[in-house]
Amino acid sequence: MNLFTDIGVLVTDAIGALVAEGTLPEGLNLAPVTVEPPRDPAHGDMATNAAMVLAKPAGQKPRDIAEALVPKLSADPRVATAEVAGPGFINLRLAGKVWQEIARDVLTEGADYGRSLMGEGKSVNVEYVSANPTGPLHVGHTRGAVFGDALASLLDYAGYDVTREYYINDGGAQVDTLARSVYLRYLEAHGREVEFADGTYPGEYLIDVGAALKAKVGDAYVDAPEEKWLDEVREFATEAMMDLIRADLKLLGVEMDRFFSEKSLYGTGRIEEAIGALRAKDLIYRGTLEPPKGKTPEDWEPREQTLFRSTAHGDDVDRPIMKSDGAWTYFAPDIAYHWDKVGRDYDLLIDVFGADHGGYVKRMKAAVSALSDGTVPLDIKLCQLVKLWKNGEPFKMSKRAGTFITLRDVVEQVGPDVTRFVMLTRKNDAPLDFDFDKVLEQSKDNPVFYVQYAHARICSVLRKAREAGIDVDDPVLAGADLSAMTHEAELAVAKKLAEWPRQVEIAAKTSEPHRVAFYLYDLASDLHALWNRGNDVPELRFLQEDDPDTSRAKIALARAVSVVISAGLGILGVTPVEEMR
RNA sequence: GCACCCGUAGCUCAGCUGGAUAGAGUGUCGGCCUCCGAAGCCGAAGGUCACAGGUUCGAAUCCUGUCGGGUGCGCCA
Repeated sequence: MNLFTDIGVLVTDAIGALVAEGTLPEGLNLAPVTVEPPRDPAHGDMATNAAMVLAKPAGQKPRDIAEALVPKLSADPRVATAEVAGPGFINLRLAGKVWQEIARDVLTEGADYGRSLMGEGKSVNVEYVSANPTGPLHVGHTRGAVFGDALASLLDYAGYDVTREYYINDGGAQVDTLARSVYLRYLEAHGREVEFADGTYPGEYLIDVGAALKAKVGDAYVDAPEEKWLDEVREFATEAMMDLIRADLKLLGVEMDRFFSEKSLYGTGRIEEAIGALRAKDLIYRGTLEPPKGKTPEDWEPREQTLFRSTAHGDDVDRPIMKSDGAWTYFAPDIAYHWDKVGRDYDLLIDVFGADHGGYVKRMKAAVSALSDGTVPLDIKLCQLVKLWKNGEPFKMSKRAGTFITLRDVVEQVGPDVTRFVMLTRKNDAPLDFDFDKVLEQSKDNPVFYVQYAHARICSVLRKAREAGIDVDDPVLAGADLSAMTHEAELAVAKKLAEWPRQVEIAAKTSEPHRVAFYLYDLASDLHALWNRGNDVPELRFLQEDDPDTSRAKIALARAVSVVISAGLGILGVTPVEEMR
């Protein structure tokens, strides 16, 4: 149930009535008509722009249309007052009972209050993390993981059929490097002196992998030439890294539906098939690229390559798919991977990339557009970098210096809930400051604790009520007489609850889960404000001594808040707490 | 040079995909606990929405240009 869409229907019905009367012409486009909360609460509960957007097509003055609509709207029992304001807004004030019923709706529908049918069951594939299997996940991956996961949950809540997918880059040169690095650790496990040259991974996390390899194959590969061991070590090392990554993701509470291996595309004809599909559309050709203007690489020389005509689908230049030695570039398997996804008949594809991959957005979109003949939209969300702060100073990460902060470091220090919430307190395309000291601070400038605290306080009230012998189970509250809930401070909270389904839809429509985090903060703020009003005004306390009926009416509202907080945190992947410790 | 992202209060950031007098937090100043959890609340103060044009009933939001910051730019994935 979504009160805003309900009132939206009321408005369009009223317009329809005016059309039937001949006051307004037929065939008006009602799409631009909106019903939203006014910025200034003094203007009422809801405002519609109907009269203004219809003025031009109807050839009438906005205020005249508004005046005609007002009586139609006022006739509805939910509407207390309707008045024309400003350039032609119609401000609506709704009856107190409407807001009381919001609390009942929340209690009746539980975690499903706010769930939307907007997605109409359309299938969407969200690809995220997709880190190279060459080491543990670091902080940057953490943001992408949290964002992608929350986005997937959000879309699910908004009525989409969601698949969470991870693309394993196990087909390129970097896994050969991984294999060679593990081989060095393997030799080390046999007591050999080794040196990690440039282009190998010196990370200590490979020591165990080298030892495990020794345990598996003994000394079979010692002093053996690379071609004897490379394939098998690569396989072994990649498996080990994926185990590591899966464990990291689990620690963060991220669970993928599917892992897709890049390697599975090689030697199976699937890359050739995808490229063939493009070739059939005359989008593959041999050609020579111009050097980038203003910044010609020093070793630039004109070179004929096999190119994908991505400019035919909105890219700036055509892109090479094959190296001069005849091997595929990384882009070719990426095309094949997306070809596979297109073939799986999703209605929508979403890729979550790090901001450093911003340069690949256009070519990937071009590829999907070409492969699907424009039928499958690809939306690419970029996550900006995370700046780490420690002891009030920026913390520089460096692989060489060993000051390398992993996902595991973060989660083990601050916990998955705090990590996830903080990562979602910024828009995905804005840089994020992650301050180790601040995120652990338990005060209102830490939004995680602020929201959790509101939830815990409500749980506390419910405990107190039960101690006082008042039945406050959800079905009882949902059936309670709520007419004692009339104070404006209480109605303000109910109004905020009414916005939840609307915020879910906006967040889903824009693919911006951070909106959920901000909404929860606002809701918690209203709850805290109401709570403190109870200090001065005893009638506003949730628990009214010796008056179980009034208590239930007020506690119903509080409980409804905790239900929505819980549902919202669920989307973000954060566990609501019943007590602060 | 080109592409993408960003520019909003001293600082960190929201701003409902075009709505009315632009909002929070933090910092500064001043109030509130014999009271359901003060890990909280209330108030004051703080603005040329980078700049200049344009689109229209109406622009922080959309378009163009300029300035400033970030990220990328053919055999690395």
